[in-house]
Amino acid sequence: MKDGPDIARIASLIGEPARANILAALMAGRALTARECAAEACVAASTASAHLNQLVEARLLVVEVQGRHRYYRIAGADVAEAVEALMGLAARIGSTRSRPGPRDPAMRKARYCYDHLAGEVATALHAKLIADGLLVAAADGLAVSATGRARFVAQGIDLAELEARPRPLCRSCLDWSERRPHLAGSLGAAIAQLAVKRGWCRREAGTRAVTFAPGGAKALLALADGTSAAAGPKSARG
Amino acid sequence: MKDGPDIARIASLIGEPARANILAALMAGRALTARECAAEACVAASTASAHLNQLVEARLLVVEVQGRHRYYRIAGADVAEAVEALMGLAARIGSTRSRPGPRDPAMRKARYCYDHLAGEVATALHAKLIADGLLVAAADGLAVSATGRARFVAQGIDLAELEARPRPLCRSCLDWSERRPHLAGSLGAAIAQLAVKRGWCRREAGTRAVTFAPGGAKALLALADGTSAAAGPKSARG
DNA sequence: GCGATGGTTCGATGCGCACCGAAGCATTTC
DNA sequence: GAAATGCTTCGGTGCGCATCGAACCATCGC
Repeated sequence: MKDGPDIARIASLIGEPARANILAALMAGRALTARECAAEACVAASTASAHLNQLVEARLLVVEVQGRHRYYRIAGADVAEAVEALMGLAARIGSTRSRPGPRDPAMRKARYCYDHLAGEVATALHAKLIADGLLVAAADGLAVSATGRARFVAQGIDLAELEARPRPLCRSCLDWSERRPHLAGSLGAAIAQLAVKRGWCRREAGTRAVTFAPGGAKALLALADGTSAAAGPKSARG
Repeated sequence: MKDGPDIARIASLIGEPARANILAALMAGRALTARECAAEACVAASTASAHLNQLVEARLLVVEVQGRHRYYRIAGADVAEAVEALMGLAARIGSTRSRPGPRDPAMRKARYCYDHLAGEVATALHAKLIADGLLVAAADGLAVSATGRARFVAQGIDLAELEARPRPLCRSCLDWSERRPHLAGSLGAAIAQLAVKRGWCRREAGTRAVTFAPGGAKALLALADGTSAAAGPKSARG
């Protein structure tokens, strides 16, 4: 008796090294061209093309054509969740790279997980949002309290607009490096955007790792207790 | 730049059909002999032996030798989590079996997910435990409230003993069929055992699907509001 | 319009690995 | 002790699929 959905196909698609590298690179949440994907996978353009076709056909990736450029990105949060779960498992059983890259500590500190923040800073924020009563348990996992609602709106996050979309507002995403949840969902994504917009942190090219400005992590955490100024340390209103 | 743990190896192990079938069968939380694993995978004993060795070496499975029998089981909750995440993704993108088995509705209703309950009944319980204040949000995801503590203890669940172990007490596990969380962790496992012990539900051979006795689901849900009698519908105190 | 660039398709190649039956080892049963 | 049973190891086989360069198509820039 073979119970449940057939995981073999999905896992075998993810389990090929070139495709795994493409997916990992796309976990930064940005779209990459076919050429960039080929570089991430260290294969010829023709090989990447075949791999990308498979991933698109399997609905793990979506492609957007702009002239002669094709931009690929992860199809949705559920794909990211599965990849993150596999990363957690791989990290725990020791399937790490033979030679840890220089950015591993940076990845653990803070990184993009698809479209929201992950790592030490993000899990600390998640914990604080709960401890300070902005997020509460709900049937779907987590919900924003009235206190939280006021706080997020005051920071310029349009909750009503987020809620109007089919995507869940709050979702716990088990962090592979911290082994506890960070905040995903549309709210998690909005907070990540806010942090970048405020200049608390910035993204770097070619990696998921995120760099926090001096005082940036503190400012992000201050979201929870309401001491976060609407203007960031650099008054980056643009 | 190749960021994060290397998921290719894990995924490729899971992505081979025979191994995927073995893992799926073991998600019922029971140990299977090598012979039984071979039957689940529909391969020769020698082929299964090679596959099982790979899974054990990769620490996805553990094996216990009893005389001439070798019992294999899933190595831990993190493996189950990754498999469940892949199942969720596979279910959503349509990689279901060509011919849905007769037990698919039963699987959706209630099934074992490793060592705790999943499906409609389990997610309803999770929601009710939260709505009734027995579970609350915490930094690690979920925690038992004082009210919940008293309730579970009254039902014979030794929380102190569970907490003395390294395994998390409460963990949200995103249910592949319901798309919202059911309760995992050592508490989730204890509740599953309680339900079986009380005769509210029973496990069936050869499948993860769980069958609830008449009134059994209601009794399980009544855990949350304290109307669940210490004796089940069949006074199954054994 | 031409050359450069991005990307796809095609065809040939070769490697990896799942497969099986046979043989062998270990344990159990009578 | 012999036969049955569970399981592993071995060796040969063949299929699947990732790979690349060449050819081709589409778009962009001058």
